[in-house]
Amino acid sequence: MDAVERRERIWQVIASIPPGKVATYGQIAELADIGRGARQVGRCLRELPAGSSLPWFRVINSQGRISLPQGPSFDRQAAMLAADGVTLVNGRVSLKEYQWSP
DNA sequence: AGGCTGACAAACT
DNA sequence: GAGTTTGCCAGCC
Repeated sequence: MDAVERRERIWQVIASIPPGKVATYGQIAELADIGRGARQVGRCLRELPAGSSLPWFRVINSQGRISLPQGPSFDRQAAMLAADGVTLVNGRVSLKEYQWSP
């Protein structure tokens, strides 16, 4: 599988995360059949245009935190999640309740 | 080719 | 819980 195909799979998986739910990088990597390629998911998101239709904000790290340095983009993600009904408690979401299970 | 980097993760202390 | 260390793997010099 080439780089393009991986990206497409990643997009596909992220696009299928239902509203009100979140998924971890590792989880996405696994569902996209990339195995331990969690970092590739991150690299992929890094390149997304600001107005992408992809629900990139539903992707968080294994600790349930936004894996982004404080900044405008961090704030956008937090806001989108909130709008999605996902509440951040101490900068952290409860994977227990909100993690997507396909 | 070889070394460095990182929107990660799991296992440690 | 908060830091560190270690394993990981595609991109980019």
